[in-house]
Amino acid sequence: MSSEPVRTRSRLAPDERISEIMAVTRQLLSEKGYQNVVTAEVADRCGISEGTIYKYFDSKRELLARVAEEWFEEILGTDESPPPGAGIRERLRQLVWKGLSFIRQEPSLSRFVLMELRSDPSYRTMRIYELNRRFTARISDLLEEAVSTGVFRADVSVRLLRDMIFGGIEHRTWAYLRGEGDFSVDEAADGITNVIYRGMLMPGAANEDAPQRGA
Amino acid sequence: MSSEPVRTRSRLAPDERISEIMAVTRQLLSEKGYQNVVTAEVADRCGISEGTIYKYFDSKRELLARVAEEWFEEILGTDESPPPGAGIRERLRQLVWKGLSFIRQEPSLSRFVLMELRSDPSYRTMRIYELNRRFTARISDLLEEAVSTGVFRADVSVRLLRDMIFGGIEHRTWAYLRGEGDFSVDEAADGITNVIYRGMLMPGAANEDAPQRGA
Amino acid sequence: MSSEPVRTRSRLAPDERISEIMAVTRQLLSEKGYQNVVTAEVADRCGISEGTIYKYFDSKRELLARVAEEWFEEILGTDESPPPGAGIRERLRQLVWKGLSFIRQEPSLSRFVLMELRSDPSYRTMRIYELNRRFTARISDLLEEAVSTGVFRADVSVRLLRDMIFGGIEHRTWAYLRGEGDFSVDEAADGITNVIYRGMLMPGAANEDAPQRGA
Amino acid sequence: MSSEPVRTRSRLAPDERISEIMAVTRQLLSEKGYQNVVTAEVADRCGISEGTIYKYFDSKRELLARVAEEWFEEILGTDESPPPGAGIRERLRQLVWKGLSFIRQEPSLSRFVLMELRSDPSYRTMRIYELNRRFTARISDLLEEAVSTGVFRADVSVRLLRDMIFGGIEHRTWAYLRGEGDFSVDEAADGITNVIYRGMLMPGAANEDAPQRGA
DNA sequence: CATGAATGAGTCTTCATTCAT
DNA sequence: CATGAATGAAGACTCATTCAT
Repeated sequence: MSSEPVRTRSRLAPDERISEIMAVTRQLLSEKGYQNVVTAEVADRCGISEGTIYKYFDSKRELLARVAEEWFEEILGTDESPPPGAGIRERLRQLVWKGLSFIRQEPSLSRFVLMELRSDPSYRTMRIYELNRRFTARISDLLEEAVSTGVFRADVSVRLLRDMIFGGIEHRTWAYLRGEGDFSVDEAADGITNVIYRGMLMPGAANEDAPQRGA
Repeated sequence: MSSEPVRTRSRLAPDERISEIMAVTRQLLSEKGYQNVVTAEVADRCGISEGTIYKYFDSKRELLARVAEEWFEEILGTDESPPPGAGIRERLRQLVWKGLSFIRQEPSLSRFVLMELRSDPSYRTMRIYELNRRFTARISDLLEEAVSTGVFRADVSVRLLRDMIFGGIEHRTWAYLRGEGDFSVDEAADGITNVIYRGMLMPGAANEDAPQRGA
Repeated sequence: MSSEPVRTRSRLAPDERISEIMAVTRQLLSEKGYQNVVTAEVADRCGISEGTIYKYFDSKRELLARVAEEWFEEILGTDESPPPGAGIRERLRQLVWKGLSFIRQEPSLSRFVLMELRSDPSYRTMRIYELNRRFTARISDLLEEAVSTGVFRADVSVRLLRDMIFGGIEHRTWAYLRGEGDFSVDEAADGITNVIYRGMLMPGAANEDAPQRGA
Repeated sequence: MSSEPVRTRSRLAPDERISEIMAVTRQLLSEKGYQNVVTAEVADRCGISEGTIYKYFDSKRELLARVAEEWFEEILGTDESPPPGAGIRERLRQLVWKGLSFIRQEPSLSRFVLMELRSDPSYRTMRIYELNRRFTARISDLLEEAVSTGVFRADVSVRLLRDMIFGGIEHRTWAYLRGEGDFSVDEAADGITNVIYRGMLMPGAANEDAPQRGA
């Protein structure tokens, strides 16, 4: 009809296109959650056709899974090693803090992994499973170490502690994202750490000083 | 054709019909999760037509929301009052136990409320919001009482404690439902109660005896 | 825009609707072959939406399979019993004649069964398999009877004879439908019967009179 | 970026490239059948881009048609002349044997020609039409010769005989490829030849000795 | 000139919702 | 009133073909 800007078929290197698709998908996932991510919209926002997505990804599910993997890799990519010489309390706090800050950044993604991918029959063969396992394993390992060295009591299972930590992190984050209450990552990390640490500390064990940051 | 009295299709009173639809929906929700509840199947299992559902409910979402409300009402309907003379620890344990056992009974419903309804823009105007608030308020009230009476410290927000409790409950339940690990409501209730109670107990406050049930 | 005939949502009893869909599909299958039958066109020709098709059929494949079954049932529905006292030749001719006339009526359907369904992994569990088997079994049975009673030689396998008969029938029909050459069902039936009968007749066995119809 | 000589991607002469594409397509056609030949995979296996295929072929259909032509040419390329002095029976047997062995080698190709190309509106103007005609003509010619020299009766049309021969060949081959029953080219060739020859032999004509090979 | 990224018109399938009977 | 046949707007995924580089 008119002299529209010729709709120039954009042409990108595969890597860039893949990055773009994943970035857009990640954004969409954040906005709407897994079930509501629609391939047509991903294509739209990228300014490409749906077919192009399927050039690079076998299925919607695969696309979403790769987005999740990438996210996990970002998390895990940072400082794998704990601060040397730090005590249980400080190391626990660091892990909680990390979890909080990442989940806060990408709550929908975390929900996708937690609720959708985990239910997938083939979840255990997915790369994301291993990545996720590695992340949660850090906390489990720490808790087990605390128990086996006599710092923590043994009357509550590590499994349950981990659930309280991750559950607490998620609930806190989601509530915040729904606009309920204020939210300071530092404060929440301190709170969770305090409750777990004090609640599990073996009577008589040397209590590490609580930094009481942000209080 | 003729005046057959075959029409066994019971002509239920509206209230009974509504109850039946909701009961079936609840069952379906338990089996398959929100996204997979299909109106056609609800009608089928009720032995009625799809149209009839829409006589009583404006939309699928409304139906589901009312089912959730009903569920909450059941939870709240029971023993509103705490056991007389019980201490903080015991009352906390009871609430946690209750939360665990209900979520375990209706995990899909709880997930629906937690994940779907809460994101609804009009959530705050829904009856379910008020009901949910009332349930969580019981724990909040208890925690606040503990703080204000000097039993609990004041260095961790009640909000965060509540998140750890509910988050812990949920994670534990979901993990169990995915087939990960064993699950005893008693044990989990004890564990969560212990961690919160011991972790928050004001130094010097009288420690209630831990029943250590199921240990 | 104009006073179009209100596009009245047509409403049919399920049986009629199913019949209509199957009739249209059968027609389409005749015109274009299986791979080119498109659900949208079926719906179009019925004046309904695609969704309606899926109310009655689980999938395109099932629709096609049922169409094929119906066709086979028509074939098999007629005179199951051979003419009493007829000889091999006459009975053979009748079967060949029947095959020719039906395949001629529905060549695409026959092709669908022969080429598509048969390759289906679950073909052997399909009703159509049993129906098809029953039809071909009639010819096999007849041929075996001829061999075992000493009317036919035993130096050519029944399997191969059957292939020549059905193959001949099909080729003759398809060629005709492509407009190649003239085609008389009687003549073709006589021809095929003659070749098989004379070619297989045991030297010395009593030759039945050839009716030489259509010669 | 730089002057890397890596470009191993052989720069083939157009003829060689065309040959390669056709060879790969033929292979794919054999494996999957016409409808399932995908241009992307052809390109892939050739190690070239999809675009290149369209440099040499106007469309997928044209590519497939040329592949079929090539195949026919191979068949026809061999020993056009019948063995000198051979009788009708032996010459018939040779042609049948040849048809069987070629169809068995390339059943998908034969099906493609038989079922897809033949239905094409422009089939009669295609080169493949002429080639196919030439192949079938050899059998027709032989049969006509048999009839006109009084070796064969005249009461069954040559057209129908040819259909029985080719139909029998195809059915036998397909059944075998579906895994039904054993299959010996020699035996099948003998069987078909026997039936046709004995079935058509003029009473009183000199019967050629049946070699009874493979019996 | 070959490339290969991109297209877009399909193709089957699903399901909440409507409305004529 | 209740019914249930029908809808239609999506949705995921496919693939022969094109064209800017």
